[in-house]
Amino acid sequence: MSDTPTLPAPADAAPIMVSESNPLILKLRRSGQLREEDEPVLRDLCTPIRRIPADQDVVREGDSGADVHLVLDGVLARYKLLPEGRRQIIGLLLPGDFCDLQSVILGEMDHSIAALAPSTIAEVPQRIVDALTLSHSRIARALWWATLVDESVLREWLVNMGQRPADRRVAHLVCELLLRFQVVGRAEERACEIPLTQTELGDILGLTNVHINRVLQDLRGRGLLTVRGRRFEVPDVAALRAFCGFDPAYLHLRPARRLEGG
Amino acid sequence: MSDTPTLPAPADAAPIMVSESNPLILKLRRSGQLREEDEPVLRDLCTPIRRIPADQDVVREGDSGADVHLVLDGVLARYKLLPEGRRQIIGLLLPGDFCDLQSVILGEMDHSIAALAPSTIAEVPQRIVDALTLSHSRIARALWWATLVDESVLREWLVNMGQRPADRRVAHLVCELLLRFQVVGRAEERACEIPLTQTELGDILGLTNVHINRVLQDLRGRGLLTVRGRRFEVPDVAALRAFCGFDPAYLHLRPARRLEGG
DNA sequence: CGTACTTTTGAAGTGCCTCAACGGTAGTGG
DNA sequence: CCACTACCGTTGAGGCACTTCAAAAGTACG
Repeated sequence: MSDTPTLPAPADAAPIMVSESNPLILKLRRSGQLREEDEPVLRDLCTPIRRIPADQDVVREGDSGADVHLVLDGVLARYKLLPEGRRQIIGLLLPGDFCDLQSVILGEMDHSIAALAPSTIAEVPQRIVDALTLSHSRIARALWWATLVDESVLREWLVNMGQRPADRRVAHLVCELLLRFQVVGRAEERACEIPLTQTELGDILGLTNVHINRVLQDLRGRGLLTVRGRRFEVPDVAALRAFCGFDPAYLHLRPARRLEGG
Repeated sequence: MSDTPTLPAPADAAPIMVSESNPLILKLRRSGQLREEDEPVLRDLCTPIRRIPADQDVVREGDSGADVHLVLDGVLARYKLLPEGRRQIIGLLLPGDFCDLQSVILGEMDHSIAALAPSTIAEVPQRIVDALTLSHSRIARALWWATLVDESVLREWLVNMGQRPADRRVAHLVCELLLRFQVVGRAEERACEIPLTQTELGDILGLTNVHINRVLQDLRGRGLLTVRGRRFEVPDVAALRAFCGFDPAYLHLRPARRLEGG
């Protein structure tokens, strides 16, 4: 449908029919705010690249850095530590997610961010983002959309923790992650890699690793979910969603502007 | 209760030494983004006024209204209902808080908002907010600050639910509300009105009303908190904060620009 | 002065935790 | 190639924080 010949092709020629792999573009397409001509600008944002080993902090509580961090691959987590040593993960950052857009306004970070798996991020100077949002109003709105969706996800996590028992809580998280990975082309129809230990799943859901383990076995027993290593397979997505009451509305995904070959 | 008849006072000269009572202005002063000349503009926002009885919805899931709602007095709550009838409150809206700034971008609301106590709100047309943020960049940044603080509060609530036992959970919420009410001039140094039933406190914290009741008695027994009706008194704020590990950093309050007589 | 809501109390049940140990697996170095 | 190490997953037994259910007592209101 869109035949604009002005595709960017910055260095590598990107053949027109090849499916997009840039997670930021794939994600922001689902905001319903972008046009095709905005995409090259976003692509240029994703550099320079930095690799982060697992378990390393990218941002620490108290930091007020000059760069904004954008996830390109892997998984990172926002977290807070309590004096007793307990940890709560308060957000998962997947490819296409910004880590610390908010520090532009809020100044000091009030939590830390660590890589849970080996990851790749782009470090974008704050002034670049500033300038971009001033010169490209559609991109500005797309980024605003992204932060509002983050907030919406946080609210759903609160519902998850406050009201759902452990088995539905785990199921709901898996439903969300499967969908979020699919949006950025990191998952299949009924399966994906979720590179988290059971302890980390517990830190997300307010449960112990022991209980996570038992719940996963229980879900397998019901035929709702199978886990082997880091690979999560969902035999029947509709069934898993029904089981935990997952409604994707809170992710505010609009249809992608155009379809591409898988 | 305390019905200041002079709430709007749009064009009236505000005497310099008189203490401010407009909650939006009081709150945004703490963002560190505003100058004094921005305040009259904000004051004009707080009209027309609508009164909401307790337990009435202001915004419903699925709505995509043309107005933005701003709390002037009372308390409202964001909430989601689960099919089993359980309710999770996912945010408290105090005087000075906006209810649905996000619907400008996200379209449909993914949750509902109800008044928990008789409340007063202003209904601001979206285009007014739009125009305001374009013409007044400092106000735009102050509003952005407010939404980022909302998100930060949500993260802290998640920590509260996931990691703290019931007694510290209740204590932490009280610490937060006492401070937030103080910011908008609705609380004393060591006491405030929190117009919530114990069932509503439970819906915030993921606990039953029965257990909330027992926890409140326990906190009273330790001399940390006394509750009579809706009045919460904290004999020793530092002690209560230490008990639950409350650190106000997540509210990102900067010192008010100027001090005023109480 | 009844009606409806909220708070309070009791008794019994359970979902999840704690503690502890064992098994699996991958990476490392001799 | 195999032992060593470290981390992760798995299993069991026992305990407790919180829930559920039920009913009584307090409080606000027309």
